Amino acid sequence: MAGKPNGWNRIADVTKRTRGYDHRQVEAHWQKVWEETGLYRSQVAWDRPKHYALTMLPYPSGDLHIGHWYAMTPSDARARYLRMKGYNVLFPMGFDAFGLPAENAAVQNNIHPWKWTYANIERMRGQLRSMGTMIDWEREAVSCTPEYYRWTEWFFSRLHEAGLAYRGEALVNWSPTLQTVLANEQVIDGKDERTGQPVIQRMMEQWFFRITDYVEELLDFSGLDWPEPIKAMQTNWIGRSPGARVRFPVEGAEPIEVFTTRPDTLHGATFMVLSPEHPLVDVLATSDQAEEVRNYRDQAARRSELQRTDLTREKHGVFTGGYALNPVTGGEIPVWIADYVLMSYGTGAIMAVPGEDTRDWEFADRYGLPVVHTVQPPDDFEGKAYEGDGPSINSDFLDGLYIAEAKPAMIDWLQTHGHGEAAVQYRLRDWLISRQRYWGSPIPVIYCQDGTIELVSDEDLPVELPEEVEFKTTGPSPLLTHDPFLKTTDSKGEAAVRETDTMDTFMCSSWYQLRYLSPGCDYAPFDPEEAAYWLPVDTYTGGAEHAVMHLLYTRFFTKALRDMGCFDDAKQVMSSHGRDPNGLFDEPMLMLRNQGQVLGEERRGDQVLVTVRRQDEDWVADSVQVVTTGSHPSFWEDGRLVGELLGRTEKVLTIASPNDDEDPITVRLAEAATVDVPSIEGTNTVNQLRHRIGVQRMSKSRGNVVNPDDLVEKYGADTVRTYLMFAFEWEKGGPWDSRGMRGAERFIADVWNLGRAEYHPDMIDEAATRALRRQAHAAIIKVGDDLESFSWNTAVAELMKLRNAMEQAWSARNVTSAAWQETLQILLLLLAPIAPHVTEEVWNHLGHPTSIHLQPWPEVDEEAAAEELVTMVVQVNGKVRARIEVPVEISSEDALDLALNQRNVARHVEDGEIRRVIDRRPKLLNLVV
RNA sequence: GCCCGGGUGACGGAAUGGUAGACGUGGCGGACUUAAAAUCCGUUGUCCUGAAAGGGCGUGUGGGUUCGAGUCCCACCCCGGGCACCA
Repeated sequence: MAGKPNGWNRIADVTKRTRGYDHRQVEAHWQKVWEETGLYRSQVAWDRPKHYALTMLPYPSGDLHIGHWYAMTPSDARARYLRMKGYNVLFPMGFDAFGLPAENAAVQNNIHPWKWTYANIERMRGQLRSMGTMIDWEREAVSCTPEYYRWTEWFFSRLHEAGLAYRGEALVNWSPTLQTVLANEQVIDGKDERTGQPVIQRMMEQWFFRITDYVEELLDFSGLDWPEPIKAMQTNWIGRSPGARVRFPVEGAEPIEVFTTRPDTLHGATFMVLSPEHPLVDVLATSDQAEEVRNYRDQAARRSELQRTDLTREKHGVFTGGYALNPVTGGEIPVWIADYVLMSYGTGAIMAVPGEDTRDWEFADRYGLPVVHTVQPPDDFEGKAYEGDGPSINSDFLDGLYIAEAKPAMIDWLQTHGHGEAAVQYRLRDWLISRQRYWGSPIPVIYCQDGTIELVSDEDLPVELPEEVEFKTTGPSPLLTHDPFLKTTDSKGEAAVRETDTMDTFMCSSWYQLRYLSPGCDYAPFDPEEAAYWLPVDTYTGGAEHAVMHLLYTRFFTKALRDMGCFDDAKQVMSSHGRDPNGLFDEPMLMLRNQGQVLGEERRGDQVLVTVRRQDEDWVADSVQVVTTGSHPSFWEDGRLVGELLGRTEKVLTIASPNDDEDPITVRLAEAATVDVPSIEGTNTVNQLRHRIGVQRMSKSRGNVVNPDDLVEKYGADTVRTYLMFAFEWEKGGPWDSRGMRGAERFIADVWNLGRAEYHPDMIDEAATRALRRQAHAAIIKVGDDLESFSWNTAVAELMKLRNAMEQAWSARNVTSAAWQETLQILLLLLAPIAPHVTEEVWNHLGHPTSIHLQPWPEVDEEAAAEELVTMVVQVNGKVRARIEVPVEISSEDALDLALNQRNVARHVEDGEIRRVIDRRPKLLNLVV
């Protein structure tokens, strides 16, 4: 070997480096073995600690995308790690299989939703298997099966009996596009959150769940280890405002009730504003104002919610002609209507305090209504309405009190005089669960001829969806016209009709974590024996986009189930095993973590050479040619333009200006323009030009989607898993980087090579041996901590470091065989949760008879992990001047001596005297001169 | 407007108040090869004309606390997300 470069005697035969590891064969082989041996079956075992790890179940859209991998593989790795740590781990999977896309597919492709959904599930099961997860498939649950939705219906019945499900008329969000109503949570800025299509407000009779009964408990997150932003978003959504209800007497009519968060400003209430839809408007409107009021009302009704809540719109309204009495001043104040007051919040009426409220001030200013300040603004205050704190003025008995004292004082006064009382207002409304669609769980209700409502009896559940229905156009639900489904009889044997609405699919996903425990259970939604052992979910992972939908609903659901006694049997079983059930059924998931989003990769556009000429105001191109960047730097002169193609729509090109700070240049292609793309043979068209794709969400239309199946085929699941765990800060996500994949690929190949390499030491160096062992044992701690705390990227980094150390030891051949073997085993065991296939393969190759995934997490040898030598940093006045290798237990004197003997330290010290020594041995010494 | 996150090399990202940039990608130089790919070795914040030694400057901006600040405090700027005529 002498004379050969150092690299030559690196691991075995270098040409085998990637050729040797056949991920296709290895991964398929072990997936088969694991399945055949039931490696990932999880069974109740009361003598072992349990861990229920869950990731949000996917919608069976047809293909697993990279986001699923990003969400699931780290959870899988963590579940595997906990298993090695001695936990009995449950890691189930299923499908959230009801929902509109299946119906749309039915219309478009003339295929029954059931078939479409099932084909997709089949496909996705295969894709999930290719990940190499430890999913226990015996626990799979699919929400669109009658075995599943039987119990979704059953829960509806329980909720109805408990008074938590009711039918009510309300202004609801109707989507003309989807032909169904939607919950408030599914509407963002007046548009459907999934399709972005506008929704309109409609009065309709619908089914609701009384989630508002649980507001206060839903605001309490104590005992939950959830991300702060999610808690904040839920708190925000619930929108708790403490304040007071105040009644303003009206002559000859019932009083107008308002809600206010500022009862302390009551003396400044100089007028009132009602929502145009307010029932008292007709009573109050005087005959001479009646027409104006009616006109305004009609106008408001025609406006969408979106227009009405447009903040930039000026505030308009009309006077009703009526007056109310300010209960505290006794003064007569005019009552107006305006659409900035919403019927759906509070009482649909407000007391207007222009002195302390900007909105009211704008309104008062516009219509010349009086303003009375009730809070003393600071001297330099120049605004209009003063919303800050200060002593009360013009407020009789409140004068001098600050807001915090004035509020309760006013509430006291209101209560004593019967004009109002303390009240709390919430933004959260009841959960609207009716959907006018076919592909959802039926609502087990029938309407009798006498107008009463009956629940379908439990024995007759499930109410099954009829299969022979036709989907012709996206119109009303086929259930509406399907007589065999529709026509039934009530409990008295009389003819009756079924409810044709189905349930919001969030109902299905509100309890799926329970169904996983015993998906085959046919006498209850879940087996109490299983529930007692596995519940609650210990760690839950998924996207933050479900913050105020799924995550709020499932919390409500769990609390309602608890109060209806659905967990009583499970609690009893739990107690009998000596586990205290107290508090374990209040929340569905104890720990929650959100992954970020994998975005599309940035792609450079082609460098194009364009010949341009001026035509009127525009630039017109006669030829476009793709050139290589190097040979044609960007320039623009003499009718020739070279630059990166930033974008293209039809025949209009956007080309980067050669001067970075100038706007891009827009060029229109002439009809007869020639296009030349040298890399593509034949005649080229504009469609073959590649424009820049920026970092943005992946979508098929943008063409920036990465397909996991292709990646698995090319690199193997282990590499994809490792890359996804390594590449980003998990909770943040980021743009895909196809080159970054190379690092993971090399790492996995290196591990395989290290496992195959036959190590023979040459000159054993005790220090090097100890150093390698130290690093291995330090890694046990580091990787374990990181996996526990969701810091996947640093865990992988630590393992890569260990790989590097082993490669160095290999080429130096200076560590003992025992240390080599020990380190290799540690590397494999620590990597096993992340890359389950390659580690199993090497483990097996090393002659171990049982799976690596049944091994315990390696024990740390504290003595080996302890450092002997450490780099001591010597600072002078806080600046690093030297680094010295010192023994860990160096004495104060020795440390100072060594430090002062450093030439560079001495140089910086000699000008002054050492006033102080900051002694942080053995890591740091700071000399203050 | 209010409430959360977040601003660190070319890029993804590391850093219990104590060596800023771990680990990876990419770049550059070299080895191997007819060549390419793969692989291996070295190098890679920036400035002080090149190298060494040494030093200055560097974690959005400006102040402060501290022997010492990416980290703590104050003010501000920018980016992302949520909420928003919510009374």
